[in-house]
Amino acid sequence: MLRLTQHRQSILDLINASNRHWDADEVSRALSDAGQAVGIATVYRGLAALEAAGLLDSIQLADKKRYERADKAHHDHMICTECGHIEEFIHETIEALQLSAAKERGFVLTGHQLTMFGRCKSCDKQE
Amino acid sequence: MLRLTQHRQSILDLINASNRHWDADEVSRALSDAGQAVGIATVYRGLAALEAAGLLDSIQLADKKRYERADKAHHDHMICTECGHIEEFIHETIEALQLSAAKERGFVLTGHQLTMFGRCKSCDKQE
DNA sequence: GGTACGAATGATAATCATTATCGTTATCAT
DNA sequence: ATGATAACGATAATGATTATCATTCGTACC
Ligand SMILES: [Mn+2]
Ligand SMILES: [Mn+2]
Ligand SMILES: [Zn+2]
Ligand SMILES: [Zn+2]
Repeated sequence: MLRLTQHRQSILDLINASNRHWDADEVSRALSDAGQAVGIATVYRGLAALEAAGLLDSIQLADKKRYERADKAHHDHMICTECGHIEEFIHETIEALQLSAAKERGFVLTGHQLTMFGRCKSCDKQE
Repeated sequence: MLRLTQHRQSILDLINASNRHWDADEVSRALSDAGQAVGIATVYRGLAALEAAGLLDSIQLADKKRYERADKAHHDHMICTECGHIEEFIHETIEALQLSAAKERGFVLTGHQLTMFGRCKSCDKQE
């Protein structure tokens, strides 16, 4: 179903080559800088299509959605409210407890997002 | 610092009298229906001020922010993607594990949000 | 009671991320 | 090559939230 066009391949390659969490505008700018400008609407559509195909993951932040590689194990995020640093963490026990909490309530889980906010190690030192 | 004006008191009373998670527009409409119309900008400002004062809690969803009473114990949410039902749950172990996961990384936590998505018991039966 | 000043209000414009539209173009199967 | 279908790009539209700014309110002080 998914047509992996040149544009979509560029988007995917860009994100797969990094460990960042990209928003649509950052992707658009990076592609422009690389001489592969793509219309912003196409970036939005491409990101959504790639995620639907399981080739990208995303996290929904308060103001915008950010995309990242999907070839890593599932993880959650810790975000520094000072510098914006996003740290990833995997916690199997928390994952398992979520599943059982859902099951107890007759909820069939399709996804979840755990985001923690605070000050990262280096920002906390400075103040 | 916070002036608990008539308008803000109305907003607070409305939310405190319920167990729902309200968005700004719903608050505005409910106040209008009750004959206490308040400008939508005032609703937004009131909600933000009440939350800053600790009198309301909120959850950030993909498209909008929803406010709820703050006089309940901290809890997280399970949201049915079929019917929109929001179920609350408290899980002390998950809370504790989050704290230690943060500490391990030198992160000083200021908040977190755990949202699970899926189908609730009744929606799951039907299909 | 009258004054003064900062905060709150309301109407509305502005912002910003995202989606919709629509004419054009690329892709793929036959 | 042809035709059907999906993708693209420019741009308008949407929707939640915030900014502006003139007016009004609340309160501390005389
Ligand atoms: Mn990540
Ligand atoms: Mn709640
Ligand atoms: Zn930091
Ligand atoms: Zn449901």
